[in-house]
Amino acid sequence: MQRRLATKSKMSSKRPSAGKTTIYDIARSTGASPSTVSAALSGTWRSRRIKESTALEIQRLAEEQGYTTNMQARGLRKARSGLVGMVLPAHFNRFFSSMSQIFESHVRARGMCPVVVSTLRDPAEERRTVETLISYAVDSLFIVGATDPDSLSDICAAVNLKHVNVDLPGRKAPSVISNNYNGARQLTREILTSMPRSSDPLRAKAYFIGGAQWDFATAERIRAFKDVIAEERGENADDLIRARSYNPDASATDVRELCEQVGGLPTGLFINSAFAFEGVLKYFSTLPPEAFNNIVVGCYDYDPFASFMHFPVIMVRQNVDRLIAEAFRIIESDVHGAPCLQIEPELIRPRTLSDSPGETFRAGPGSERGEGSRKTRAKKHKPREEAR
Amino acid sequence: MQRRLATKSKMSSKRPSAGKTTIYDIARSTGASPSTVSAALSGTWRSRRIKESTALEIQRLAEEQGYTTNMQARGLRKARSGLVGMVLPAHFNRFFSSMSQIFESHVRARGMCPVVVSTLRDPAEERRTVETLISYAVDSLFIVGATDPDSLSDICAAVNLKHVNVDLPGRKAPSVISNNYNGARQLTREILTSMPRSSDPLRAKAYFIGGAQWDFATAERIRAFKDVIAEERGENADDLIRARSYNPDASATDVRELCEQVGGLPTGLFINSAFAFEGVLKYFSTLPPEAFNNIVVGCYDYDPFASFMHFPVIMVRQNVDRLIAEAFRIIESDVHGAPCLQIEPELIRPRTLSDSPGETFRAGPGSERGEGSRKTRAKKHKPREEAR
DNA sequence: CGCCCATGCACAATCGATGTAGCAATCTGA
DNA sequence: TCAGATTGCTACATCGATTGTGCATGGGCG
Repeated sequence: MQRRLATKSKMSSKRPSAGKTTIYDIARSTGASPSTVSAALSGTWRSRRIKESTALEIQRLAEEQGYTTNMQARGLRKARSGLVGMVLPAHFNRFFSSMSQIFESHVRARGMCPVVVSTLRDPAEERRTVETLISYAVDSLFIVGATDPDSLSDICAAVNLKHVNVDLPGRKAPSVISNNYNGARQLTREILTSMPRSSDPLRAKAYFIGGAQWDFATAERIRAFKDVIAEERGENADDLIRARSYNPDASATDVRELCEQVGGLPTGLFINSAFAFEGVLKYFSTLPPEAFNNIVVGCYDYDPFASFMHFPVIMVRQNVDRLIAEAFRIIESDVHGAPCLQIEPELIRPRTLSDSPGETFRAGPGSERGEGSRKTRAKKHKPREEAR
Repeated sequence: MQRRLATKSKMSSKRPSAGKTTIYDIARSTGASPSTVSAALSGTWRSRRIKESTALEIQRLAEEQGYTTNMQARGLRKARSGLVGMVLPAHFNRFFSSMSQIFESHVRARGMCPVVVSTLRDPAEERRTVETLISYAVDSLFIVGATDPDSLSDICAAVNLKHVNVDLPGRKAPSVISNNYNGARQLTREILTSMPRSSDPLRAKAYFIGGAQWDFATAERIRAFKDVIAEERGENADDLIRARSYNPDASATDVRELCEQVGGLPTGLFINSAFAFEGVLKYFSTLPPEAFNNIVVGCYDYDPFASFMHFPVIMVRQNVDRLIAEAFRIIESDVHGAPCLQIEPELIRPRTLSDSPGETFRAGPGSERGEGSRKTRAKKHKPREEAR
């Protein structure tokens, strides 16, 4: 202890009261040894046969002196950090930000600290970010919508890091995704049935806009779109698809070109994401109000405001609550291989405010801890999911 | 080193290749000492007089073996973590999620790691979160929209942690906020000028909905609202204000009661936030489409979709880019006292897509690093801000 | 030739918390 | 009464990286 004492006195001469108090400080003021203090404060004191009165006294003093554990030291020693990582494409998006929100509440319920980082769909950035999180020793990792989940899985596997893919599946780790095919089928059907009639054969069709062909989710939705068009209209939908990228500007261009080609707004539009929808709106803002009299838009994403547009907008809301809940279930059980759980999304008709995931945590302080109720409510929705 | 070697061999028998490689591993394979390896890898090798060839060789091997620094160990030793913290009310909101997005790009540009945590406007949760972040040794802290910034400042001050308030001012630390008064003045004026005429005296007024009276931002906006109503109409606006809380449901109730009271939708509504607007929409969804023919809504927040509602919506977009940029400037310079910088927001007319902050980082991979261009663009807006 | 300094690197202490091993004192039971 | 168990606590090594100090070696200079 001689060493410690010397150190501490040097410290205190350098930073009067700036440094946080440590177990050594508390050890000195209680007369106990640092290990006893550690035991008393980390909750292991019972199993380490520390007298209750000693433990309580130490806890009292620690509280009084405003002690908090130095997580870096603990993490270094225990080789875990209490951090749970999540990488996602972007924050500035209702789908992804609801992910972080719900993720956060789960993590906090477990007494850990969330670290959510976005990577802007840049594979290199994704890898760098995962490496950074690993260097902070995150205890597990949620990989949301990664462009290249498998290469991230490799990085994680190298350090034995438990991880799960969400929203986009990988082949090297368990995944929890939306049932994009079913969702898109429903959306396409609904668009077709609610599309206004048009005498113009080109405008009378439904078109698909946005997303990237290489993207699994987009591919699934396109497949569903084609299938439904074939079933209901007996047509081939190849020419009705414009899926270049997730970039809103690309979608703006796509929809402009589409309109020039068909000579006006088509009466039905399947927009592949809120991102794309924003791009489409950018083009829409150049059109006169009358242009929107005879259209119906479907958007594969949910946004309460988008649902109240000045034209009918059918939306698909992914069940973020369940996606995250299942992801946690997987992380916490030891799942082998790379199963893929599909969660059913929900169709939201125009001008509807669905119970957004926000409801759960915006209800008020403290309510976000109500894990039980959330799960219960989620179950009510559509309990059918399939592993493949 | 005897000790180390023994340890390592024990380790490797326990976890074959699972543990991350450390400087000790690299020391062994290069024949150098751990301190030399550390110097070579941390970039301090020049000042520590390590031969260039030695350093390069070590770096090569480290790269080859996939070494990455254990940030917990480094952090423990250096008493800093490379983490930059941010607490905000919620993720699931365009304003706040644009905050995190832009915050993140700034943090990454500095080679550090962002940790953004939401606290749902719960003062206790805010304090707990700040303490958690402190226990992870965040190097600085951005406090966004805290309900009680000063109590957080106290916690930070106790451990000498640099921090800055954003969006809501505090008296114990520097703050960067929007000029809510000016923004609300503009918005109120615009509502008054574009409000449709109504023969009904009650419906012909503009009403204020949402937000919490105790909240500084809300108070400022109410002050502006009252001032403008007084100036333009010579009326006292006290009875036109319904500001109970940020909870969307409260706003839903507020607007319902308001409508019952005035006998229909008033022709002008000042909605204090996107949160409140969502609540209002919830009520709106119960009304027939015709109800919206003669109204204009102003919302103190910007959302691209909300701008395209089926009735005119005037929005105010806060300059998140500048808010964050200035906050970083403050953190990085040594500002004394608690100055408060006000940034001008921007009025967005109905059915307009403003260049959202998203544009900057959604443009594509890598582009988010273009700090210079963003600042330049931000400067173009409204370079007038005042310290008080 | 011998002193001094620069060069290149290694040693060991250190950050704060954890946990195994073990010591001393008290208690138990035959 | 004394071996053996139990209780209550301390000592010390450890996690991985950083850094002040110091030891060799070799060159320059008088």
